[in-house]
Amino acid sequence: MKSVGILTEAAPKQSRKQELEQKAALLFREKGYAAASMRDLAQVMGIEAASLYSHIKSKEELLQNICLPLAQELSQGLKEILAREISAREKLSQALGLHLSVITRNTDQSIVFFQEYRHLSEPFRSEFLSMRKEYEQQLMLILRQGIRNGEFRKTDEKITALTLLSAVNSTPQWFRKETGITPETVAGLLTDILVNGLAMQPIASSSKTK
Amino acid sequence: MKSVGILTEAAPKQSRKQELEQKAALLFREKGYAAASMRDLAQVMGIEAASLYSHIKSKEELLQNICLPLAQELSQGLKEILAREISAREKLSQALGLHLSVITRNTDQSIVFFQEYRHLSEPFRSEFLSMRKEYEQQLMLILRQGIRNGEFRKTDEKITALTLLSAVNSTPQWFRKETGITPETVAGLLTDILVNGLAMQPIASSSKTK
DNA sequence: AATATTTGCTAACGAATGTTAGGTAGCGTA
DNA sequence: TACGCTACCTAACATTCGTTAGCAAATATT
Repeated sequence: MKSVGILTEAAPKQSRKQELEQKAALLFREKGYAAASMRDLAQVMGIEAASLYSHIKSKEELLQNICLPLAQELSQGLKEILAREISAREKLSQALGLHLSVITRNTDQSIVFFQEYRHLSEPFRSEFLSMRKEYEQQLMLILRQGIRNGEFRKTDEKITALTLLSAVNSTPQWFRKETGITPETVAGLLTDILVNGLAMQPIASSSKTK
Repeated sequence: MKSVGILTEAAPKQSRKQELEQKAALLFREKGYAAASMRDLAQVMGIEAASLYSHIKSKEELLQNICLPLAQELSQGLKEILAREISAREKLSQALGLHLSVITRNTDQSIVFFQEYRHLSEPFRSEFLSMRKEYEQQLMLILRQGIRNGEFRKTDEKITALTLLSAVNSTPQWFRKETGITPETVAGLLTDILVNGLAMQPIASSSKTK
């Protein structure tokens, strides 16, 4: 290892494997998990395909290591926000902000996470799906609370939650760190659009309840 | 052939091939294009894999026949709306309505269209991407017009357009025809959410310009 | 200096992939 | 009855796939 003094601890040992996972995320993002071959990945790494197995146990292990940490970070974050004693509007804002912060900091991983999870083998795939379902339902909970409060207009909670999610989940597709725009700016813009809408004014007040 | 009188023309010959393309769309949706094998497809059709080639030239021809008609229908529809002399708000509403109408009537095809286009081989893939770019830019045009008019609030047109698109493009993921909810209802709900926002009132009028 | 770990190699495996060749049974039309 | 077309079959092909075995060199640890 390199540049570790006394008390060699926790730090080293990764590096090469992490580089592999990062390159794998980019490759899976670009070609899709199924269409990306281990020989493709080896080429990106500058080694032979068989050599990859010095670092990993299988191709799917890569997918798991890309998806699962992201899933947990999102899941745990939302759970914490849900517990706070703040308005629904504030909860939604924080939830979208955190969500965007996580996925814009991990664009390649997020895209793989959203699009390739189905190639996880069986215990993991189901686990992933139930985590997602829980996540969606917690978001619906925030919406329901806001509607009951009178903070939000009366909408179909499920459709609204799914629409919000897919709107924010698409950001990794166009977000680039190099352009200078920060995750926080994106979060602000998107939250504003989704919460306040596009229209200049809500047209004819509240006559259209149905 | 069946039920063709004199002047046997253009009509027949499809049927089985159309069934194939429909089943292929469902299969590609569920497993992804790359992970769905011709043997999988054959099994769904109840025949042997080699027999598929009595109907098609290649696996990719299936993907093309799923993606391209959809792309053209969407593209042409938006172009027509763009030419009408109506308010930006009305244009946006009609654009989202048409878009949703097309994709909710073809849920399997739409999901394949959105997620698997990258597996098209080269002339087609680039063609697809430029059509999408044009589509996005036309949507931005509507937004820009609305912002200039004062119909819409001042937002980043590009981000807003992409966010709107991804919001509506996710509907095939949850939309089911059997539940009785119509594409028009969905269009109404989503347009309302996106245009008018979630909030009960636009909070503090127009002090926050930046 | 001896040892263990990391990182890579070549060669090869069995399985699965898309696809072609060549044939056949059934059916509608002439 | 003969013909042509549709829709399928079996057998097989070349290629690519993920992965394993066994080995070697460098690097880090003791």
